[in-house]
Amino acid sequence: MKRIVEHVIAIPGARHGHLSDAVRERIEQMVLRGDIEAGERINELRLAGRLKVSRGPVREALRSLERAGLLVAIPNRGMFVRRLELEEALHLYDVRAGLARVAARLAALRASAKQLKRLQALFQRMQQACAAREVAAFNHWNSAFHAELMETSCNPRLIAMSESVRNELQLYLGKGVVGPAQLRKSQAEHRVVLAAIERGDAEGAGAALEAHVLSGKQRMLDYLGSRGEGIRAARLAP
Amino acid sequence: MKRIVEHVIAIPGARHGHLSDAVRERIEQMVLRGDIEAGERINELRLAGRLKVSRGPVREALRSLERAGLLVAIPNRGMFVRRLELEEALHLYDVRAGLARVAARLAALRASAKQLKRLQALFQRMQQACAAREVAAFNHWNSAFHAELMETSCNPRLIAMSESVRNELQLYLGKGVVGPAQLRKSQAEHRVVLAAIERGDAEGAGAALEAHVLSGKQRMLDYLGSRGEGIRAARLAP
DNA sequence: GCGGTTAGAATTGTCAACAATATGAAGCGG
DNA sequence: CCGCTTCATATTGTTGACAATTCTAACCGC
Repeated sequence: MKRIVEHVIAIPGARHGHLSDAVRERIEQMVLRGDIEAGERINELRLAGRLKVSRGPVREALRSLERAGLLVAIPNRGMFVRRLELEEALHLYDVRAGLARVAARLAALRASAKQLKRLQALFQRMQQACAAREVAAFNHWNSAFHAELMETSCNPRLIAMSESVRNELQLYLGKGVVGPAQLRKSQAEHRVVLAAIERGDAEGAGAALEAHVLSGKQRMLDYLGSRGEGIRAARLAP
Repeated sequence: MKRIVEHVIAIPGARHGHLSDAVRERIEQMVLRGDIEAGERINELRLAGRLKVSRGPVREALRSLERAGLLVAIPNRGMFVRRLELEEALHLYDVRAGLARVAARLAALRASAKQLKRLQALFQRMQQACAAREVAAFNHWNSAFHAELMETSCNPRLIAMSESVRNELQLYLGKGVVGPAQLRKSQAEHRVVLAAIERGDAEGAGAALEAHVLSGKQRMLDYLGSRGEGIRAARLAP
């Protein structure tokens, strides 16, 4: 199946920084939004034409995204949107869980009064969405909560890596696999995390957030199991 | 101070895969081996000349290394070898510790008999080096031990990220800061890790290896403190 | 002598053309 | 009808050249 018309979305002429950075951001968006589906090959010339730039910056951008794990390069064949196998997604969940533990631990140690208040406010938003069974709203505030928590860790490298892993995982499943049923459970886990942060319990917060991520991993497995997929690889889950 | 003669180390003509990959590996080596010192600017044209390639592949390689955190790009000024501040090194140690915990936990769960034997053998090598006060040998087997442990985790993404963080940290201090004095302490921590893995104690192994990394972080701080540097940022250590 | 200004050189950013390789279809023999 | 070969096409890999920007240093007025 092929689109007949290729939309041209040129990159603004006047800008700051590298052209390849703007290109990278565009392609990253396309990949994460699912405009280009997993496994699909990326045509340099066509992409360059759509963005109204040359192939040089495009190749640099693709190389960067390859290192980020969003694309894979096959010599003389080109760049492909990475197709994440279940096995790899599980591996990434484990990494994510480890990073989350560190983040929560640091957040509990370093949270300022203002940051704590923001976390509590976001928790309340989730609470409301949870009560109203509004999955979309819950996901939105959930993302904000996790982002704020990361910010609270005051560790830029940790934030960047978590974001990177999160992006890669998004390759596997377009959006979160949280059905209305698991909202309460997820929110209960958030409560434990927040409570630990509030009382400055670093280890508790770390363990709680790590458990929350691993719970999400299990949710994904259950979801796939209910669809009959990926049962083979389930043994990889600790 | 400038080198008068620039050694030409051309890249072999016949090879598999991308030319830019070979270039990237070369530059990565140069940076990690300290051939190009931190903060130094990288001249694309000269580098391309030394490697007997054009600037295109060089730029792609540099872009990849930028994403890996080894270089920083300043628009219209070029690429610089990243100068790691103490603060950032401490952040990276925290990330590394979190990844190490996950790795050890998984290793304890998944270690095969053969892998366990290899870990024990490497531990014995370290033991010998420790008794003989041979720092260089200890560092060598120490690296091998940690690498084998990572391998045992059976999580490729975790291994790659740990390696990446390790490389970045190497930017800060050329080699490990382990003096003969701390060999015994480090080895004692190894013993705890190995013992936990041997008895399949996942949480114990995770906690032990994390503690080991954080102990290394503290070692670095002590080392710097004894040289009068970086006392200002010491408050960042949890 | 010193600060600001301004050409010139050096370097990065971008592009378009050329070479090498893979893809796919047509033709051929079995 | 199926598999193999061959050739045309499309796409990636690489290069050198040109444009834009920054750095250097000589120059000028004070």
